[in-house]
Amino acid sequence: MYARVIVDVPTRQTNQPYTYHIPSLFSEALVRGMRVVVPFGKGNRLVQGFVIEISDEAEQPDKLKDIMQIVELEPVLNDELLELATWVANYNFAFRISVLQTMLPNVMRAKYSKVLRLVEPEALNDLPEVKNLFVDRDEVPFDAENVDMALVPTLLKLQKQRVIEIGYVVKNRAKVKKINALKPIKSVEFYKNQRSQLRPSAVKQARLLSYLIQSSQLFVPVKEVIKSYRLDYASVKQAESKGWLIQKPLEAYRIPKLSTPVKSTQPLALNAEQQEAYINIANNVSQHDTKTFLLEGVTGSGKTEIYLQTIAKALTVGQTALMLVPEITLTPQMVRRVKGRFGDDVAVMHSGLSDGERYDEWRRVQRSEVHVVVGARSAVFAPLKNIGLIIIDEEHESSYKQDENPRYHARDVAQWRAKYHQATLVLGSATPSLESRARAQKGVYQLLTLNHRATNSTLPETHVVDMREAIKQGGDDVFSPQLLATVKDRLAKKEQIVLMLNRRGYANFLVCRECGYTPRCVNCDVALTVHKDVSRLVCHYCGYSETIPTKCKNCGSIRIRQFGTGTQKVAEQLQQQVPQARVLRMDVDTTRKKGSVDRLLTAFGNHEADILLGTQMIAKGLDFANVTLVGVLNADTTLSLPDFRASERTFQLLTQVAGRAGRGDKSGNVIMQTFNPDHYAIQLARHQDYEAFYHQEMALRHAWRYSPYYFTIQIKFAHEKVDESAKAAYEIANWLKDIINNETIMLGPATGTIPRIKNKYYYRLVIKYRHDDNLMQALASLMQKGQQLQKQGVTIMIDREPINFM
DNA sequence: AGCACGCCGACT
DNA sequence: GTCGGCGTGCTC
Repeated sequence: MYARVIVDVPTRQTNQPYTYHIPSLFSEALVRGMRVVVPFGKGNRLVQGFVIEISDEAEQPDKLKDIMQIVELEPVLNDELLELATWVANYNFAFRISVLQTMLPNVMRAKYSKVLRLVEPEALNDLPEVKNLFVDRDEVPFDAENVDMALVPTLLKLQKQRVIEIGYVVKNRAKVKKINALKPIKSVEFYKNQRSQLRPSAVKQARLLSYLIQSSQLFVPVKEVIKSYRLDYASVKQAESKGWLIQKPLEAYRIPKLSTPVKSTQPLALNAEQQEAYINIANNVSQHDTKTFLLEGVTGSGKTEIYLQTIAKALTVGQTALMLVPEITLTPQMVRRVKGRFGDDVAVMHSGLSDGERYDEWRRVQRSEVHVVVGARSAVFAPLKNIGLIIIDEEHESSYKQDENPRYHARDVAQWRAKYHQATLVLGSATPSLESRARAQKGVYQLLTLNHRATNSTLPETHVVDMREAIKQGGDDVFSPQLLATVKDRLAKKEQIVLMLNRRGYANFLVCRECGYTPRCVNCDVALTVHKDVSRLVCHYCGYSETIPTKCKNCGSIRIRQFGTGTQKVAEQLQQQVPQARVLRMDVDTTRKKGSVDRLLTAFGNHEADILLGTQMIAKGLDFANVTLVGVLNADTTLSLPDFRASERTFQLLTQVAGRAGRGDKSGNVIMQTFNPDHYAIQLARHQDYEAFYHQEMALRHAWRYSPYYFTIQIKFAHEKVDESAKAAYEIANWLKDIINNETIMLGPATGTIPRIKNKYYYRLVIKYRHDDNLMQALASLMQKGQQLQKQGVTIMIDREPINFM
């Protein structure tokens, strides 16, 4: 028997299955979807691989190597996911191994290391340095920590002489958590008898016996028994040695917990609009029909309740449901709502979990122990079987597109899985992406709209403040007099305020007031960002950092000052302007620790603070009835991004954040400060007029031949030398020029928006096309081995429907 | 990726 | 005449 294996070597040349012989020892156990360890390459180093197929024939059977080990007894990927992996890899021009890895929790990724083994100890007598490595052991880890790298040539020589050998170790980091459990093994009579004979002072033994008498005869965690019967480990251990009970380690799940317990909830009554949307989706779920709905509902229109009730519908017809939420750590409120409705039947999957928690949640899904999965982007690969419903909340969010390899879009993957399972796909948003909205317009998706807020609260009244005027009137560049006055008014009324600082495309950097010099990263062509908390200048692209200089490096002037505004600085200013206000800051710095988002939001919900000041992350999903004012300090910074979606992003962000106001009984206000008060994205966000924005933006996209009228592909080239990178870009561009059809448009080659990142120079090519099979084939061939167009050393990255144009 | 082979310049 | 520099090519 032979197995086709995708090996863990992510390169173009190895992006194909390799055939291995299955030793008879494994032939019974091995099935497709399992992970194995195989020897690979001349040195027979060991790598992990995925078995994608098993067959009884092979081309040159006598030349094949043996599979060394099976990693686990159960396959980790089923047929659906194996098929999906192939599709995702091809569709996104990614390596198959990278996609297979993405489908599994991080801990299941193999770690590789090497060891030195001593074969002939006597031969080392003249080589004390080498001999010293092996003091009373014959195997040492072969890495920089244990072995002086100057010894490497000697060691390689010794390897050739077979005095030592180099071994390969494949480590599996996935650990199953075990907890001790106990079970009675004697009769009730026996225990009663024992209890009657106890010394009166043996209270713990007596309590333990009472437990054993009424026990369910099953294994129960020792910790629980100790807690509820006020025992200690010593008493349990003693009982075990007396033969009263047995102990055994039991597999336990690490289930992520929220900061406060989840309250169970019942379905809410739906209003007429919600009911209409619910019936459409629910009927489709019962019919097992592949169909996509676009649920377009203004902020606060009760989309979540529809999600929950349609999930319940899927469960009642015996199917499972998958719900995707953008960057779920940012919305513990959402997790709370889903867990509140479906309790333990929910698995949560997102980056905020520990490795162990993520692994365990994955296993609960894999073993079909839960029927509902809520998670961020990568949860779209959750091993749910029999899916009836997939929901993508805030479908327009760019975080659904992975910005590194494999560059898949969760929406595309969801579409594929919905088709496979004949499931219903629901895309929900207050501000759908133009792509989805256009498909709904064409009838590819069914459009369901919610025009009213569920609680009958009205949409907030919105004002746009022209910062140019505000500054003329004596305001500073952070707070206009209008905003400050309204903040003070709300504080007086004991109402709460959300302030958003739009940080995208905007950072705090140093500028010399004398000569204009700005400290830049030594590896990348970007200005360094000031991080006051660690008193350093940090590069946001590569992580390089240096101390904050007191003098300008260029002219020596001491007038080197910070430019731009961070939440820290705004918080300080806020404290000066309104000292009575209690301010909560929410940004990457204050939310780095696990569970801190949940804690911050819970505190704000309990009115432990008056003002929530944060970055983009506060725009989504927050639902606080007492918030009556939302201020956007700089509405327009996202407009200046070098991206054709800049207006769309700005509109969506502003509409979302404005929706945080007036969700309770009290009406809300929104104040947007901007230097571009007349821009259509700002004006239309002010009126929460999605339809008008859609039509205006579509006209522009049509004129400029961008998505959704044209598809986009970006090819990036990176090399340490500018010339090499440029040369590769021009060669590929010339090659493609003759292949693509005449409707296809190629832009560039041009340098990246940031020409140098991590000491690599970037060139890029943007291709806009409608239908172009030749182009697709050409790009696919770039992924194949033997494609001679690329110079070695030049990294080529193909990005389908790129989100970031960098 | 990572390993070996092979072809050239600098040394015992 | 050999050692080791790194460019090139292959891995079932």
